[in-house]
Amino acid sequence: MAPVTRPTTFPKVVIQRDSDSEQSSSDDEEEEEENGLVVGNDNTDKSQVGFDAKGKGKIPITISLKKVCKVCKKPGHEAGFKGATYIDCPMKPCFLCKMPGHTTLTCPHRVTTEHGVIPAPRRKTCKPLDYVFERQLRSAIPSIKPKYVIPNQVNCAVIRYHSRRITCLEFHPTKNNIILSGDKKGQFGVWDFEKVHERVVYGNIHSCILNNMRFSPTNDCMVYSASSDGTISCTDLETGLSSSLMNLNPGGWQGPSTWKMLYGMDINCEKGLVLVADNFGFLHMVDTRSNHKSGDAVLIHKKGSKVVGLHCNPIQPDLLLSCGNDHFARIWDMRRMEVGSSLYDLKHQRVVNSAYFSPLSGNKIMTTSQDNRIRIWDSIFGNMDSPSREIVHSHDFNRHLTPFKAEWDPKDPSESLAVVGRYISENYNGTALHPIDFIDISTGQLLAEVMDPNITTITPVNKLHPRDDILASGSSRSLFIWKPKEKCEPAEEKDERKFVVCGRAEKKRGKKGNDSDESDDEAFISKFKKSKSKKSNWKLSSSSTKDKNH
DNA sequence: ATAGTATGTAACC
DNA sequence: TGGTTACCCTACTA
Repeated sequence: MAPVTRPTTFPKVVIQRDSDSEQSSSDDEEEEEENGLVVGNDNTDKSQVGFDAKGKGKIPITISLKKVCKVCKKPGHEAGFKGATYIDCPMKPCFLCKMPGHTTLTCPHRVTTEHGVIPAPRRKTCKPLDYVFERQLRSAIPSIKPKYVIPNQVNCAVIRYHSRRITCLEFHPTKNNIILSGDKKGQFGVWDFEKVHERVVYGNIHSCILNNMRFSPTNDCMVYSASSDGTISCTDLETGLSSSLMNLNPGGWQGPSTWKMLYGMDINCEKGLVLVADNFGFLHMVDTRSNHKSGDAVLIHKKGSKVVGLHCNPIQPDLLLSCGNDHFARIWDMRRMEVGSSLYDLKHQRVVNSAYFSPLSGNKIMTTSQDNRIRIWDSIFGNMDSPSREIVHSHDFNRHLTPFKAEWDPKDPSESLAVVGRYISENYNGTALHPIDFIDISTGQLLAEVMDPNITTITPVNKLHPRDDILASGSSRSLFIWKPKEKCEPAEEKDERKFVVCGRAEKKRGKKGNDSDESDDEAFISKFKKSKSKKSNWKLSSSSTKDKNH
């Protein structure tokens, strides 16, 4: 592979050919040189173009015609989609499990039927409290696992309901068809998914990311919401009136170092408190009766770090769980909230997107971390030094996506079913789709991968209905309601009330922002309608062969 | 069709 | 410690 050198005096240009790929005949050479000189071509190595570091010396300008990997910039391989299958850069650690030496396609956590399980050694370190807790709860947990019902077909789709990506979803505590949705812009939607044209959007409650919503436990018309605008609002769903409970930025924008954003939020019913946490590591409390601040803010995570999740234990009102960007989830006793007084600190390798007590007994904890692992702690009074189980699962952080959160099924009496969206795609009949995974967290087994050929976007926001076999998903700007296939009505009959378009992203200045200009959205919908009722949109991981292009 | 971009975190100095 | 920058499977819009 002799470099071809051009006879120039200053600076020298060296063309390196790609010896690995097809041998080009001399006829193509002129053309190839021109192509190679397009600096900025993604697959062209730019690293050697230019002068030396100080900009003085005359080093040769070397333009490589070798195809280089866009990830590691080395020749000999290329990362990216080959059709609907993504080929990883072999020089990087596995994109799924983050271990070196293999890529996603050959990752042992991908091929295994028990989806990426690392069972931790069983420990029996029962403290007296543990025995008491176990005995109180054991009777409520059936020994035979129920058959899981997986909502696996899109029954209602609310297309482009939001103009920005969806950040949170919340089912109504008593009205079965009502769901709330929040988006990155701060818009707050209330809709009936059996009558999707009947909807309400509140655009004035928050001015930026709506991070969390909770219904009032005492009045299911009232909803609390926490936003990156630094406020908590309380909205009456019947009147649409909203009041602000807290504003952490009363002085307005003074720059990013002082702007406070509210992320994690939960309600402690027994104490009548709204708990909310900010991006500087602090917990704030508001008394729901007086709507006034209760006590001082408490530093519960590393100073200056975002606290993204708060969860009150469903059984023991004094227990609070928090998680955040300092790589910890922490358990607190509400009676003693002080710096450093946490009962347990659950260490993770990366940012913890969510930490939830199990919904019925409150005795387990499930966390979702950006190290691509779902962690389970089986007993909150057991050994908290390490999780009882780690499940490798692709839910990487991406600045353009709402962070993934694994969610419990609130109606599963065995507290072992979880739902979580998947980042990496699967080649599904030639289309790259990102399924929504149902995982048995007691075994780590992947129970179902739910997908629809029309939903090609990643679905990081998922919630299971508290009473019905329904899954709600937020994928980019779209909302989807899934039901078990056998419970879905024939698709054609009711198509008209299943698709809603509104809230198109506003145009750039100088152009009209017009909701009637919805051609892209309508194309999406008609595609969806046409393909309805054609084929089953899901598969059981254990029974069907995977369409992986190995 | 394709280039541009919004954007959060962590690694780096 | 703070400021700068790289960044791998995005989802759009112009």
